Amino acid sequence: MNVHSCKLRDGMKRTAKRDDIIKASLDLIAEHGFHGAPIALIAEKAGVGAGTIYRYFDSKDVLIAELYRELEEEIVSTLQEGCQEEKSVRDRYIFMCRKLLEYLITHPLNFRFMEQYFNSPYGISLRRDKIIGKRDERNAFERLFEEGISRQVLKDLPVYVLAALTFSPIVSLVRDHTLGLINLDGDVIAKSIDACWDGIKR
Amino acid sequence: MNVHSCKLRDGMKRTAKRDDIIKASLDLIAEHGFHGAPIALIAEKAGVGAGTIYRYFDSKDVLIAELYRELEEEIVSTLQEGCQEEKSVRDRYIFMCRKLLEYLITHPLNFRFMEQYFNSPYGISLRRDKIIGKRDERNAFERLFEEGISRQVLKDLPVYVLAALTFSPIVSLVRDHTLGLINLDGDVIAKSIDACWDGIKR
DNA sequence: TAGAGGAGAATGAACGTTCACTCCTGCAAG
DNA sequence: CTTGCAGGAGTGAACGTTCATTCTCCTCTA
Repeated sequence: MNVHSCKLRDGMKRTAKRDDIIKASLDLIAEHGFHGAPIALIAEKAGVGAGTIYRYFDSKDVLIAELYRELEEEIVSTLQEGCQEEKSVRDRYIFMCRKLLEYLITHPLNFRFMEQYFNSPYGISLRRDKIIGKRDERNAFERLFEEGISRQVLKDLPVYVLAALTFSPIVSLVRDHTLGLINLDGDVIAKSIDACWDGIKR
Repeated sequence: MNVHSCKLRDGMKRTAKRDDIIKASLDLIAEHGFHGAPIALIAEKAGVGAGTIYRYFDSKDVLIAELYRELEEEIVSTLQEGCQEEKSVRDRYIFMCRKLLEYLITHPLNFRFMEQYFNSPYGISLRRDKIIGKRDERNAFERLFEEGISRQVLKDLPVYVLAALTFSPIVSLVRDHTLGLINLDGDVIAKSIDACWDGIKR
């Protein structure tokens, strides 16, 4: 397989057509999975020719990776805003969980895509990098966990256990909600988040 | 596409060759995903011709579904044995969680396959059937949850929330463990299960 | 008219599935 | 016992389809 560099300069990255392609990919992959999103369909949905996609992305893999990066950036910035550092660990935890849940529920396409991505070969190596620590940017949650442990309000468990106790149930509930299998109302959401807190608090 | 019935009678279902094919499929899918397990490779690994597989299974989908059914059966029967009904809800919960975790960790291939399966189109519809209730066989965990709610030792939450608070963290931890990203020792396992209990207990 | 941007047909690789064939076993006739 | 035969088991080359990627030609616009 030839490694060839993209012919586009950075300055032309942000075009309407490029965004159409990204959006079409998001829709199709979120709704039908990676298999249900062949290039031909993406091109049709984006209203461009199949070849055009390769003027903007070197390969389908690159397209998907870039889509992921954009979504991750959006989520991270959403999670970071509005968190008041002076509040207690518990209040901040509840606040951030609620915000995460709210974001995922109101952006079902983004959520479904991220799920596909994490459960694919792409996601595995990403996970590996994150946990092994090649990417050493501690995110807001990890910082909160570490603070909670040192203040002795959280159980003295590895951060990845606290993360598993928090994110996995949330993601699982949101998945079933967006698939229409269950219906998460405000009451259940609040109680579920409280339950997560009960799991990790000392 | 023609719908044709399988030509084999039930009596010949259990042959060594059939088991070779099932085993080869498990190994390849667990290790490399559905994409990394084309029929040609499965055949090679099983030591049979590609066509032979179709003497035992109508299609690759049927092969995968049957593999899933066998594994599910094994897990369910493993989980059910040895649970003492006279013990407290808490003790039974801890016991079953520990057993589940132990099974998943000692059968990484089975676990990896199940993960692939659940995160594929097959798994989605299965999930749908299970939650919507077409399959109304309450499993051991769900019965325990219902008992705990009615005895007021568990939070009064929908069973699917209690399930999410239990299985999702366990599965997440086992995944990272079998991928070699983390190392679950007995101490962390015990504490993690206790934390799950803290999350669901009233 | 030159040249970039775009379209979609062409290409080749990979896959699931089929099918014409061989091999093997058991058995009945001679 | 030998021979011939029937048919199930097994094979793998070949087929048709699908897909990502490339290529060629068209269409604007400057």
